[in-house]
Amino acid sequence: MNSDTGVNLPALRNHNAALVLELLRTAGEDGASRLELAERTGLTPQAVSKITARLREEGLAADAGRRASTGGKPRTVLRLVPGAAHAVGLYLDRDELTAVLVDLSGVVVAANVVPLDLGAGTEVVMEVAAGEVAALPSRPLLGVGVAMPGPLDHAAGVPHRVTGFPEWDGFPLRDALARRLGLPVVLDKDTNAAALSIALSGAGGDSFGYLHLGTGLGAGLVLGGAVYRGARTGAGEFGHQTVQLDGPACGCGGRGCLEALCLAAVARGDLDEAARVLGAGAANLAKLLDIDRVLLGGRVVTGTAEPFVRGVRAVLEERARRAGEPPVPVTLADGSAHPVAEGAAQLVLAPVFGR
Amino acid sequence: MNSDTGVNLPALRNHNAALVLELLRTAGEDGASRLELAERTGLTPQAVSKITARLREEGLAADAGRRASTGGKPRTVLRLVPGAAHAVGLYLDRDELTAVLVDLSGVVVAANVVPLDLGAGTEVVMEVAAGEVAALPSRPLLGVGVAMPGPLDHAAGVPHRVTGFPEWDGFPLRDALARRLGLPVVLDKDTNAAALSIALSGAGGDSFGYLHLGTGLGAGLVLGGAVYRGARTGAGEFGHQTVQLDGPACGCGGRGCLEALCLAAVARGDLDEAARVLGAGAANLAKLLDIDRVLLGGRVVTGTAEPFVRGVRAVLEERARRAGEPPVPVTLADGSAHPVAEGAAQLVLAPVFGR
DNA sequence: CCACTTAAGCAACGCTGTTGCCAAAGTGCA
DNA sequence: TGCACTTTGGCAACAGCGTTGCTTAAGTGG
Repeated sequence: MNSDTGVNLPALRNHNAALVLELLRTAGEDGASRLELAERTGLTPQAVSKITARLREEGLAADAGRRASTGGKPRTVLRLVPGAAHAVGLYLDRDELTAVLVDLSGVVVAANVVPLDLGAGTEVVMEVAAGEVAALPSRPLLGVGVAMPGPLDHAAGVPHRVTGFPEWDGFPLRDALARRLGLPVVLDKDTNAAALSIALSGAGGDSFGYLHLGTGLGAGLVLGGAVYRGARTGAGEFGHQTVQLDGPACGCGGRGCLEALCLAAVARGDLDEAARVLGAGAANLAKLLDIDRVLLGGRVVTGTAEPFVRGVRAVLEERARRAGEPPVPVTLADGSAHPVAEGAAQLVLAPVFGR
Repeated sequence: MNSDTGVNLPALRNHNAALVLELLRTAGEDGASRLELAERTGLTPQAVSKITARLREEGLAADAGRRASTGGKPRTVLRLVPGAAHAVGLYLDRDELTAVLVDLSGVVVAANVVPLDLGAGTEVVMEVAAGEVAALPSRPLLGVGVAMPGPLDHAAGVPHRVTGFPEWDGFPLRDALARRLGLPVVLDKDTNAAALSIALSGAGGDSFGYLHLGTGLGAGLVLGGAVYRGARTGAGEFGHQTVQLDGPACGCGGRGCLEALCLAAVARGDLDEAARVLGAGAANLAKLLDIDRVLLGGRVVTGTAEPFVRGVRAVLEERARRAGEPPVPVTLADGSAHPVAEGAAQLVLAPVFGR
């Protein structure tokens, strides 16, 4: 619930309903009983009964069997109805477009990947994007989430200068696509979309950093359960941190940037050194933000994951370990086939669950 | 408002009352009219009237004159009553103890600094601390905030291994002092307390990093208006980030740590180099978190501020500037005489204002 | 002096979660 | 098989929240 605005009864109702939906989403196939929901929300069982009755009336939740009795009336299990709503996620990458249709539970119902030249002009790309949305089966839709390489302004829905594609700088993508489709549209960075997807899957814990090593090196941060975007929605510029004062020059104008050192090692074929450098950046991140976990992704990492996971893990165990506590876990972010596009769709679904 | 718990009517009432109090606090001497409060909270004027009536009944707010008429009945101005409540802030530093008594508006009513040996044993220090609280004039107190050098567990109220003073590791400071005083006690790191003090003063904007250069180099982070502490309340370990791969060894076991390089330059008397190194770390921070501002403090900086502010500012202008936007401002954190102790007291006051 | 404007409170209201109570639906022992 | 007991969950009444509709208070300006 927004912390700097007043709250009235409809807002309160929405908040509690979203909270219950989120618990049902997390429970997944197992479902949850009214009393479990009451315990976890801190609300009274009667309040939960009223809320779940409304959710059932709206078709968002449904009965799903009963638990074993513990000596009395058995608990009735409730489950989210995944098909109650859908959202579309688009990933506009430099050379291809991925479109996925996702149901309320986050499961991909349909997916399509087509070649795309991000430099072909904004109008052409918008045309292709709108066509891909129209080609997906299910209706009605809650909205469309769009993920792109950063930097961009999430709040305004406007891309900044995408490296190599200056024509996108300042183009009002969100509003243009929303007008064309007649649907709500949300724009975010590819790394944030991937991080959101991980956050909702529960794989990252409450706070984590998702490090994406592809054409460049970026990060998506999830702090306290929510994607952290920063004051001007530009957070996550992880690749251009200085890890080698007066080191080799980087394309960004700086020296000793993590991205330059890491990608140079990859180009040399020295993956161990690339992982060691990446690990230094990950350790800086873990120490500054005290996160639960580090996740690795992106084309370079998924190609040959083992040396990266092993190398980063080693640095974190040595450098970011707090006395008496286990080291910060490092794992591969490999939960889904289209992590960025799915995360884009989740940008639309997340508010339904209060996230 | 906590985002993962249910909200009932009393919680809603508290939230809105805290919101109004926070606006009155921010308004300070100028006060605010009911309609201004309504506009800023999004609540109806009638709701604000009811809330302010309750606050006036409790003695937390009071009338304070009227605005000039704009053609009709002039607006009645409301103001926070600073003397309605007080809190104590304690700063347990390595060699001295600072105790301050602050009123609701954050103004220091009384202050006292006494020598202290943090290594004299937990019981002795607790005795001194309790004595200092008892010696302060005003009653009743909302509680006592305690700030110490980190690392520590804010949630549990237990210090970890303070460098040089192992006897504090695991000592249940918060509960021990709370029992002795019969008052609520909150424990936090000195850097977090200073950052909170800055946040409440409004000097840092919504998101900022406070960099503290004293015996060591630490940071207090304020993200989205709130102190960010991380999953295990260990966030802000800024000094041991790697900025020089394979650089000189640091006491922490790593190499090329920001703190080691920076303090070494200070020891050499090369303040420009110290500022340049510190600036590199600040730029890493600003890029990763997209903060509004960087603030500098701590004994070393306040001693000779100019080269540090100038040097860090130069690096940020060159390295952390986003296209088409002004650089991240760098300023000295010099708002108050006892920033850490005042922030410690604010740890107690902040919840009253919903922060 | 009076029409008009703006602020703020009173009263009634709708809706929230809570409380008190009761029916439903199991278990387990006699 | 019957009955006491446990546990779940809905019904009804309720207190209290912000909202709505309206009235009163307190100014300005012609």
